[in-house]
Amino acid sequence: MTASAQPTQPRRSDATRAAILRAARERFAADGYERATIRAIATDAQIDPSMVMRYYGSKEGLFAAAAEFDLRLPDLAAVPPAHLGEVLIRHFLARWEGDETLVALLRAASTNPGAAERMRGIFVDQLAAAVARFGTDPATTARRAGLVASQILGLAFTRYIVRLPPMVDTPAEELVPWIAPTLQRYLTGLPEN
Amino acid sequence: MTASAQPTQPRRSDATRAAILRAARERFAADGYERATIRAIATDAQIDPSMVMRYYGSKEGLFAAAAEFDLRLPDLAAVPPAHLGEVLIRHFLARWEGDETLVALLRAASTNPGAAERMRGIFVDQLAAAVARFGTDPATTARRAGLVASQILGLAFTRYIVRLPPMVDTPAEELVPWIAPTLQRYLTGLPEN
DNA sequence: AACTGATGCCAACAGGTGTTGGCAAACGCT
DNA sequence: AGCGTTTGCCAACACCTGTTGGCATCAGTT
Repeated sequence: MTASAQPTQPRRSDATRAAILRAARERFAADGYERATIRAIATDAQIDPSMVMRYYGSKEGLFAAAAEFDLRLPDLAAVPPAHLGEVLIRHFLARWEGDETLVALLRAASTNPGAAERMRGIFVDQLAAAVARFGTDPATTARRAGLVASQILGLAFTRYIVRLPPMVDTPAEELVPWIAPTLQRYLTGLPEN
Repeated sequence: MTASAQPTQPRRSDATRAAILRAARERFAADGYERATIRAIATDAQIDPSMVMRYYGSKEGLFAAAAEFDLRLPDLAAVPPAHLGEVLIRHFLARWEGDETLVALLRAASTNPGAAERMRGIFVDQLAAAVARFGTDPATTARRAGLVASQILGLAFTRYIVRLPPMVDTPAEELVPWIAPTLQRYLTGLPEN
């Protein structure tokens, strides 16, 4: 299904397709799914709206293509167990500041069922798989991954979507010592009574 | 501005106004700001769409009225300092499960600037004010409140919006011992190096 | 009973939406 | 050069949106 299956020879319209995708990510990230119109995206990409339909079938199809995302989580089995939280939060912050796809996905997930589904896939499959790799009790893996997701997504939501002043003004480096222990406990700790 | 200012004598249309508000909260919570149409809300309330306009002026006005919300935070100065985290998470969970206004606000805040603004007001003013009440260093109050907001909103986002299975399936009572220590550290702890 | 204001509905407007079909130009191949 | 395919644009459709003005009906007052 994805483009990397076979080395299909490059099409002449690849530049257009890429421009559409780039504009789509920007608009979806800035405006959310419903406010981002195909016409606006096409204008940004300097092509006709009908091109978007031809190459991506529908608005849903365009979003699906634009929201393709890999967390690129490091192999947690290779990380010193005591540093898991810090490695994770650093990785996520870097991933988030460098790629607007996640913001687009986050914004859209609030109102678009497909986007929410995608988000679930990413944070259940990819994250839970990574958490499982360093050998916690399998019975608790899903919950630990969910808790980590809740803090990570909450950070992103307050920092990039709602833009709470204290979360926006604090540099990423200063957030690490606060968030890292939280993730560390979610991953390796026990609940407190 | 609010209705409780003066004992204005009850209008005959109060029932209609209330029905509109109830339907609006439901639709905004379920569909988000743009997908929730005035026509759908009016149908739910069993009145004509033009009534919504007459009583609330515009869609924005309706949302503003429907998203009025008070966190009703307890006086944190009266809480044993060691139990701050637990009291807070319990309060939020109860507040969230019992009133769909917060979910409506959360969904809408992703795409509607006015809703984001409102959310900022609630989680900066109300929460920060409560945090300030138990006498932390004023210089760190805003950041502590922001961190608490990030975990609270992340929990809500994963549980009520994205509906990550592990966060949906876990009963509220089992979440407390995981989240409480996080909030406790954000409120009274120091960052780790 | 007559009047005034509130309450409600209907019909319509103007604008924007995703989406479609057709047609011209450019390209790649034989 | 002649061919079929690809790339692109234009114009339009069908639908839905928030919003408005007018007209009937009802309640309360004089």
